[in-house]
Amino acid sequence: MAELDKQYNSKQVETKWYTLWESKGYFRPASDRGQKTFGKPYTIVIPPPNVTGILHMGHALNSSIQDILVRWNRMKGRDTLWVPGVDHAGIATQNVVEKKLAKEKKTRWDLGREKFLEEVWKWKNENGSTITRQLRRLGASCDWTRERFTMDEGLSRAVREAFVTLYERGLIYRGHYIINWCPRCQTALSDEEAAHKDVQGGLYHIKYPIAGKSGPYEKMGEDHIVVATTRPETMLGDTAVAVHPTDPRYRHLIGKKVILPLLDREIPVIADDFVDPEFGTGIVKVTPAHDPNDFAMGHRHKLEQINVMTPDGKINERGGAYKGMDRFEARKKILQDLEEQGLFVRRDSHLHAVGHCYRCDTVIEPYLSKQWFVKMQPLADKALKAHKQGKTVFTPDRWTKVYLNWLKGIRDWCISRQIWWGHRLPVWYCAECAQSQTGKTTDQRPQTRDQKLQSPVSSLQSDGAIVSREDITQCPRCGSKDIKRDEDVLDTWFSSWLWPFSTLGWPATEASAGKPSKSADLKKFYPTSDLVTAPEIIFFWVARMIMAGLEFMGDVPFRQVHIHGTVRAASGLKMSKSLGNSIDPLEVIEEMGADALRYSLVMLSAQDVYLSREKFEVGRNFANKVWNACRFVLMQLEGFQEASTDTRQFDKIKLSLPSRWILSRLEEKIAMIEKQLTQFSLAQAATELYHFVWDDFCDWYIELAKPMILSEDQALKLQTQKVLFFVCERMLRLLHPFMPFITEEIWQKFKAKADQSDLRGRSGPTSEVGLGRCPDTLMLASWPQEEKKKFHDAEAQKAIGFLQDAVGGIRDLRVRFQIAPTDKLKAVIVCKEQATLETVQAFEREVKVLGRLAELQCVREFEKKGAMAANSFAAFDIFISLEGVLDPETEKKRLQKKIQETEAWIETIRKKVENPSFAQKAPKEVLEKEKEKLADAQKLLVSYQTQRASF
RNA sequence: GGGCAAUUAGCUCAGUUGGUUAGAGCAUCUCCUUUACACGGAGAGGGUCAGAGGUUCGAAUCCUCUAUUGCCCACCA
Repeated sequence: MAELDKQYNSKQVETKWYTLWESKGYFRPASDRGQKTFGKPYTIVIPPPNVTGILHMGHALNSSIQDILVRWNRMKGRDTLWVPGVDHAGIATQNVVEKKLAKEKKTRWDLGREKFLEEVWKWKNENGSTITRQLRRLGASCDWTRERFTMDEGLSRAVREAFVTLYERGLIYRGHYIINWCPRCQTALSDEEAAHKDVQGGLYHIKYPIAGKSGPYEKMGEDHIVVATTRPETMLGDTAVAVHPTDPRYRHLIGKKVILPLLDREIPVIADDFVDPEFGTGIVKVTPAHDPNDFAMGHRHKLEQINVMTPDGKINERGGAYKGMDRFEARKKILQDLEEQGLFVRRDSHLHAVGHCYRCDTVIEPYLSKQWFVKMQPLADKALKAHKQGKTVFTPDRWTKVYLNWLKGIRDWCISRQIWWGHRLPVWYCAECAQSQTGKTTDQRPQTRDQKLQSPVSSLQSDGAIVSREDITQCPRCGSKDIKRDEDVLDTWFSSWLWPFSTLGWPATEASAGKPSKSADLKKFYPTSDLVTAPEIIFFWVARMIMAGLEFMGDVPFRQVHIHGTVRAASGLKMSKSLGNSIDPLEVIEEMGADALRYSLVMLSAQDVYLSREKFEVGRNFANKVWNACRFVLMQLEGFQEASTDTRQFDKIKLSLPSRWILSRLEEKIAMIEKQLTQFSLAQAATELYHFVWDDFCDWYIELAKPMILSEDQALKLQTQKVLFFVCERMLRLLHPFMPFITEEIWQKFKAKADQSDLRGRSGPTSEVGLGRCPDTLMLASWPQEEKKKFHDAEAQKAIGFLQDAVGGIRDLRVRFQIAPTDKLKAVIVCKEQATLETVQAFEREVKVLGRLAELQCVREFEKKGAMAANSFAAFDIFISLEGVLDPETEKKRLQKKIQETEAWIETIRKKVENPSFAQKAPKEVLEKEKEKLADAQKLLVSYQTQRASF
């Protein structure tokens, strides 16, 4: 058999195995391959990354976690499906292509809609698969045969089906409201797409003259009021000023008029409860077209709405002299003009939250425009009910509250976008119908989007809107061919929220059939099992998916939502390309391997992950350790013909103590890891494995196995080989979900060994996964099961505990007295009890090897002679000869310190044990433990005292 | 303004439902090129578990308050 290289070549191994896994269809569900499965199907859908995106650390963490869960469940024999895909990211993708055009000094308008979309598709086809290629590098075992894109045919049909259905149910309406507008992207945004950031801005105090007191402003004296605003440019659209109805300072002004400066318009002073007399001057300027509060106030007082801005954030013709200026330019000029006219009072520094476009970071403008909305309350109610029934569980649990709070404060969802890349609204307008209906429509639109003011909405018919599952060329009502399709497209999340079922083939029938039926995949895999995602996406996506699942499928889309931490740079900031603090996962993969990346990330993922490059060394070092440990084991198996993972083989053999011990430890770890994976504690599971491999297996078992392998006792040699093979093989299975590549590479060598003999008789319910014999790939090997405590061995654990103490004691003495490792020592172990002596004698040889001793005596009684140093434990003392090295004074001091420590310790325990309440209330085991501890401490104290006395 | 999280060794973090003398990795120091691994081995030093109260036989762990940091949400101009 070819020996493994000393160095692990991750790059070569990763490509080799990924290609093979994919080409053999191992990523597909077992049922697709006609194989037997166990338990319920297990399904995950990937949170679809942005098609413009590249893999960043957040994705890497997210995908690693999902892959661990998927591979674990696949090994357990469940019918496992992981559906991958990307979303079309309307605004982001359009921005990318527009930027490209800008380099050629062109805009999308120059190309026109159709040509432009061709460009976007071209871009998508050329660049859109970057991220999925990168996911492959990571080792993600997605079923690529089921890969989906939100703009592909099936998903587009789902979007249209969803839109029309909601419209028919009266849950979609069109209306004129204040929405979040990005002047750069020139589109409406949903509330979630407006990211609020605290900005240190100004609160500007401005005089508005009271009408009727005409004359030059300079002579106004007290004949004015002062309003405070953060956005002075919007004053061009003011149609009132408001005060609180009971404010004694201004009550007399209510009903009077003031003059809007700069434009010289008369506007009324109104009274409204909304105004907070404590804030600013207690007077608010009211701009219904540019502020959501003012919009609501405007409705209450039937005020005119004056929109003073163009879609690209410039002042329009209603802004008089300021027409054509950019909004911020206009702000400056207005303040300047006001100052010149003596109407500017002062600027207070003011910290306030300002909305920014989450795609381009431009300051958002609250803007009055006609948009389409989803009425969310009925959807949220269903989600709240489903939560009460415990249909979806969040881990960690605290996110449940975040989710519920959002649902409870739900607001209608603005879904129309004034861009081109996306699903165009399936809405047509008939010119003739619109005309004939003029004046006789009953407009049931809510007065504002404010929750409390919403009336039950039915669909809006007033402008002759026709909503259709199929494209139409003439009006179904009047037959007119004078119809026009709505220019807008839908919010990208309007397709993402259907993701869990649209990717599984919903709607299965042609959309025209009206009642979508379930596809085979949908029947088998919906609802899915787990959703793994980052917290920032709960509102955008998770909550909406739950609502959509309930609305369209009648059931939640997933049973569990696992929220993992956010990946941040070491500085604490979010990692992002624009900040230049990101670490490219691909670079880490190149440098250290995908396994190293995955393992490091998962180990750190117990909470938010703060990354720096060095942190990946943990994973790299561990991968190297695994590699070399297995390399060693394989080297010991030369000529070995009895490789088997059949646990029954150990029944007939009298195993050595170290072998019993490692099997017992393995058993414990299997149980523990099972528990932790079930609880989503992946970081803990990874840490457990890390310590099992490194501490138990490498540092102790391999070292203990060396002398046994070299032993002349052929039976001992053989059983040690068996145990090495067995433990190592199981270890690889346990590690596989975390580090798939390296484990597969090594495991194949083990398999080659096992094929020569038998790898058949595995036990446990999942043992037949694969082929009923050794499967071709570790991916499909069975997941190790705790075997009814078969290997649990308290005696061996205790014995090896003694051994570790003894060896540790000797090593400590060597270092403390600077004895070269090559100096062979003589040591004596003095046991305090006969039973201990027998245990210690059983591993005399091992202690000699590991402690590099020339001679070892194990005795009950021992008289110290000459200069000897000792290390004491509760069960035994170890002495070594130190002629000419030992300084009695130093040693006495050390012992004195130890005695003091031990006495203090004993005192603490005694207090505890002798406390009657403790004896009464503490559980028996704890009491026993404490008593044992006390006895041990006392033994130790005696040892120290005896030693000190001997000097 | 509301909510959530974090605060444990020089640094980065574990610490399961309260129960050994609070752990790991990195860094530091000492020793070791011992035939799996120097991406290694052996050992050592280093912590009043943010602070103050409280519950308890017993608190890093549960409760209250305070401080600092971070995140999310929010229509007071």
